[in-house]
Amino acid sequence: MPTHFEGDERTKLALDTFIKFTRAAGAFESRLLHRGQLGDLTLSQFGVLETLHHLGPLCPGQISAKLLKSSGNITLVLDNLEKQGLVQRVRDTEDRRKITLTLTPAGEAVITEVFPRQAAVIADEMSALTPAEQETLGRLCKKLGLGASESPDSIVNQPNPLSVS
Amino acid sequence: MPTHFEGDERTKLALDTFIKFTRAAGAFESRLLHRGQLGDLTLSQFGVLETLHHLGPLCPGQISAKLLKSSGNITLVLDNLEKQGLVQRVRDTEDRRKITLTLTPAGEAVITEVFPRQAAVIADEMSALTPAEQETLGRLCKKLGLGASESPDSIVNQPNPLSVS
DNA sequence: TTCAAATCTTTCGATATTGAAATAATAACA
DNA sequence: TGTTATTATTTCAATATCGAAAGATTTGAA
Repeated sequence: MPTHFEGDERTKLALDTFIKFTRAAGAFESRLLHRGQLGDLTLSQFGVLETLHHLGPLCPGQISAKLLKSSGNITLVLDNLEKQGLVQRVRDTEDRRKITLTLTPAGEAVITEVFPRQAAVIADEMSALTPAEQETLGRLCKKLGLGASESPDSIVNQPNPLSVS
Repeated sequence: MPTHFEGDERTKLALDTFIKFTRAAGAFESRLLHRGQLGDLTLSQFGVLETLHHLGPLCPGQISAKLLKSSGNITLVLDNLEKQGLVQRVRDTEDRRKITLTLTPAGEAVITEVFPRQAAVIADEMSALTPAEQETLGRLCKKLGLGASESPDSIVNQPNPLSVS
């Protein structure tokens, strides 16, 4: 949408950029989902398996922090992965509040199979940009996303600046 | 996540960029939600109201296409907006398959109140980037998102290129 | 005209997602 | 030690989201 907004130039540019940004993110994710390299996995499930695959056993809170999702959400995704026999929950004997998630052999097999394919799809989609452009995009995204490295659980309502003059 | 991936350089850069991109999008949306300018509206509901506000009465299919969401999803969001008395469904007399959505006076009032505030929040968040950077981000996002301007309903499973060498 | 194909919306089942409340266990401290 | 605060996970209710199938209606072609 070309915004259809009549306001000051700064706001107009921000809205225009925001829309392109949001749409590109949605479209990218959608195409990732429709290129059939995920097998029976959802994108969330892939994210969790990938995290455990590359970082080793973690507890739900850590996964939540890595993926920037709420703890409640992670619980559900883990439930579904456990139903499929891809991960295993083990109660920590030191601190019995904690639970450690491990990939089962089946889970390890799935992610070992799926990850390289998905990486290839991502690389292919990303190849719409030159390497230099990718670096730029990454840098701008990082700058834009700064300060937001907490999972939803921990986000508190900020005092309302709205100092946009 | 710094990816923890050991592959060829091109794939590594793509994954790294992808992660920054995805995270920034999620973080941005999350902060938009937590700056309290939306009242009782969800982001989806805001999107629908904003679309009707700026484009005038539309039918569900058009809203679906504008927002790149599935028709089933739009039906639900409209249901919730209708429950709140913010939009109204009217069956089209010409083509009785269609339904036209209109903002009620209450809906018009809400979006007129909320939109400028939300626009200010977006401008404020976006001000992490200079105008020039915003233009660049917009251009790169557009390039990255090209060809994906269809709503989920209409996306067909592409024959699997995976021609990533 | 009539029937098959196409179009538009809704319904349905499954998964995702949040935020708040509930549970359980540990840590801190008077 | 006993009570309170903190931390970790799960549960719950509400909304979002998809994709496929169902329903209703119109179009197009024989």
